[in-house]
Amino acid sequence: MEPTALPPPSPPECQNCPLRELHAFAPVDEAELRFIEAYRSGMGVFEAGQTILPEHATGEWLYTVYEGWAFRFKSLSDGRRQILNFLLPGDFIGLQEQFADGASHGVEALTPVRLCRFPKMGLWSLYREFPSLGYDVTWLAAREENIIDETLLSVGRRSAAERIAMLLIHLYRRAERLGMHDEAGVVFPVSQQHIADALGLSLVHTNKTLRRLQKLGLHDVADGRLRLHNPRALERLADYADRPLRRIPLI
Amino acid sequence: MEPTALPPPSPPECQNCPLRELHAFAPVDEAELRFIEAYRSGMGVFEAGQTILPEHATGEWLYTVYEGWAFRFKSLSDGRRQILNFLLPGDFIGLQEQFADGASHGVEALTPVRLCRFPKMGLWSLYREFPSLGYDVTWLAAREENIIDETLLSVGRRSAAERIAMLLIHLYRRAERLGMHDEAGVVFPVSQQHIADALGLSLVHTNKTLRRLQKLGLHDVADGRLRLHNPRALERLADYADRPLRRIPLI
DNA sequence: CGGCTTGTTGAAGAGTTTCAAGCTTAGTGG
DNA sequence: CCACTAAGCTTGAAACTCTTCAACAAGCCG
Repeated sequence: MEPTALPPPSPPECQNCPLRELHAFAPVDEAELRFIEAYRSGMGVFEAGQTILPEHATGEWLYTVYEGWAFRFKSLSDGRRQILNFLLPGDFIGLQEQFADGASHGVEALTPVRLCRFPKMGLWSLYREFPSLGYDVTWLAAREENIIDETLLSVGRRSAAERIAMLLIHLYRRAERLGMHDEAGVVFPVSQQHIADALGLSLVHTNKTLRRLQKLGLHDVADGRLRLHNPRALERLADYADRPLRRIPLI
Repeated sequence: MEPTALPPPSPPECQNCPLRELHAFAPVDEAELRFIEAYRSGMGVFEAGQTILPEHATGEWLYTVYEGWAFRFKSLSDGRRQILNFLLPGDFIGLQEQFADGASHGVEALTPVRLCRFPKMGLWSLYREFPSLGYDVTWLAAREENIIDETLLSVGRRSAAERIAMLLIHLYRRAERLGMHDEAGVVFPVSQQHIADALGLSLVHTNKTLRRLQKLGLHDVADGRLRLHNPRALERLADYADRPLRRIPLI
């Protein structure tokens, strides 16, 4: 645990934000960056498993994931839970709730997570003073909706094996794009229970299907890493089309 | 087909838009209304069953549903189809696609549909000149995502009967709020095949489940109308919580 | 009338869930 | 250092929900 091995404890200025150096994110101009810097109100820090946003309460903050993994979820009163999507660095948290009629979903940390925090109250002034950033917020909302659309297609129409293939490719690509990979594959802190909850499957069936794909040599999960040994076969199975990706706005 | 029985063929001015008289929609100020009026570029008219937005092409228009029902969908290359959500008057079409990496979903008319048309190109100037309208667009996007979140919970975790109960209540409330009802119930132009496609079920099982709920006296579909005979029981079955609804922005 | 779409029903089969148990690993405290 | 615990993963078997196949009925339109 040498402190130097950790990312900077709290990036003092958005100008120096290491996320912005990633090609995945679209550049912003000076003035926008200064506004974001001023809008930001410190950081939030959460342990793995902690609740970032309770499912049935409305908070006063919006967040951007700075580091770590989290997920959004909804559940039924008898405890059945559905993971809606996974949140990685750069993802914005709280938008749906901001505009929802009452509470809408919960957010939970999957790993230790650090977040840049923004007061909900300031969102309107963001639109007013920097319409371009308002445009970006909409962009982020639409991007997330696209991801959920794809998941809904999976859960509604794909078989268990197809769903799992889809999820593995999807998360692999997202993590890879953020530079969260090395020779051993991409970082993958997702348990089988989480996969089951995200895909509308039971834990047992998820395990068996995952095992089957692994034995077929398609992929491999070990030590919190995911490796795709045969991405083509996975893509074919999932009916997945790799598209050139635009750079994502980062608030 | 007497012309007088139809709503005005094309509302000449947004100021006189009958939709705006509904309590469901939030009021806008004079200047905003004038901007919307100027931004609007005529109407689109589609027959039932026609494609409003092809699944694999990007158009140049955004739309607001003025009259009729439509739905968004995605499909797999072997033809399996998932309906993502239903579109009713006031719903905005094209946002996800505007920000998607390539094509994302298709939109099809369920009934004869009329749409107010807006050029995609002008969206940015909407944000720049009327940030409040930009804010409203984000609102609409977030609202739609909330609806899809709920559907994902349904398809992932609810049983067939629970899903159907959920969908019936949801669509009933939406249509009712838009004044699309009378003594015989709300307008309901959705076939069993559509219900099946929206809920990730087979047509046969949808039919049998629908029939079962009907025989239990929970609801009734006849002549393109939906009636809820026992809304409470349906709500209990679906684990649905009725919430006070905010007024929706209308672009 | 014939053809098409939508709804209806029975029966067989498949995919997935549930139940139950054991295994591995990492952590904890005696 | 080792017993103990907790969390995650693994596996077999039985049960069930839902799908598929197949056929027919009802309504609508040319």
